[in-house]
Amino acid sequence: MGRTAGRSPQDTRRALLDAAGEAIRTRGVNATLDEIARHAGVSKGGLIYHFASKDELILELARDLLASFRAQVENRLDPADTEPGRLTRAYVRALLAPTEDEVVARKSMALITQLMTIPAVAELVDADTRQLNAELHADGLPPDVMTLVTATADGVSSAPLWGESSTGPEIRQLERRLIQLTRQPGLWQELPWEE
Amino acid sequence: MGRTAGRSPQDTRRALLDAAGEAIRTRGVNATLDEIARHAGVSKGGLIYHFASKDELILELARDLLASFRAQVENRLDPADTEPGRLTRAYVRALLAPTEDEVVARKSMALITQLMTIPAVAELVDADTRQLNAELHADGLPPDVMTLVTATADGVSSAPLWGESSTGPEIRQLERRLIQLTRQPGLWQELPWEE
DNA sequence: TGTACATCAGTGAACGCGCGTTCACTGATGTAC
DNA sequence: TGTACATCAGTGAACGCGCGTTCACTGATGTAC
Repeated sequence: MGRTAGRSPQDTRRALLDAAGEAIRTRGVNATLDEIARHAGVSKGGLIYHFASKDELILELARDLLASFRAQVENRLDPADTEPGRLTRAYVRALLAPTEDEVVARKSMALITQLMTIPAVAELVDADTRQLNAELHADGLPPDVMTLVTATADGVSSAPLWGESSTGPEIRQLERRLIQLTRQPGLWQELPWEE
Repeated sequence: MGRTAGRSPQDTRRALLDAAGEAIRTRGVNATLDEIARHAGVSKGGLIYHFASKDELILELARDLLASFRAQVENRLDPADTEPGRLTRAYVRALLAPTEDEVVARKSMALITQLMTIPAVAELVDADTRQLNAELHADGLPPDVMTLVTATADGVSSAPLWGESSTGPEIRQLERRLIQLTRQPGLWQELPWEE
């Protein structure tokens, strides 16, 4: 243990990442290292011991957020569900039926937009998105239905960025319907579309 | 006219806003005044003559972007269309069928996320969003269909934030179908939804 | 078991520089007489 | 028509300070003997 007994360095590191997320979410990327460090109960020097520079802190934060979002989706995978579209359903559930933690996670996706001004973060997000998208395309659904469903989920979950609520009964109904479409893609495809 | 003949102060102001957008889009809010000014062909002092501070520049930029997005939607209003859902259709068209200019405009919505760390900008965006949303709700469509259609449009248009393309034939097909749903909301509402 | 030493996990003062802001000054155009 | 003056639209040097980074130092724990 270091000078401040009572928590492990791992805990300090975590506290620093959390504080960084909180600070950047409200103050933007201009949030100062001093502010972040003090919120984590550590000095600026202590922060720099864990993360060599501000850019590195931010990069680690981005990694952390992407991993936690991925984890949220995977937690929503139904083990009993082996039908086509199971990942898409998990994706919809994660984005439309957030728990307490997931509300934070969603705000964090907004946060990531802030972080993308650092090129290394942009690359990271890009690769991560491509990967998830490839998996969604390989999820066994007709592409048009998959695109509809995931785009809608994306749209609902991006609403809080602009200040909307995006919970409530109408969203629950939308969630149920989107999930049903993934189970019966024909419902959508066989509507009497003109041309 | 001022010292540099050949363009009006209005033109200089516009050039400064454009340069600010371009710079912030790539470099983030840390883009320097000097950089912005030089890109607009003016000195840092010249910038400050038009915008008293960096915050004011950013606030004006936000105002400009919101107004131009609003204009894009209104340009898509079909004068011959007096049916319910006409604003929703314009919204879908603006978000899914971007022209050259609208691609820029959409990137600019990403940009606005950056700007929202300034409280005055956050208020502005919030008010603007609320207003547009109220108009969409008053557009004469059943709420569930309106929500589906606009959320999907939002989702598609937020994709480029994460590095996806979001053009191509499947998006055109989605656009046609969303618009058709606004014309025949019953298609969606009367699907055999469970419960 | 006690002692010496290394290492880990920090502290906090000092540095330096990038960048927003201020300010004195300027050249072109407009206006009064 | 010429002259004086005001104003507009800037320039560019200087300032100052916030903030990221460096650095010397420190106190607790682990390890060798």
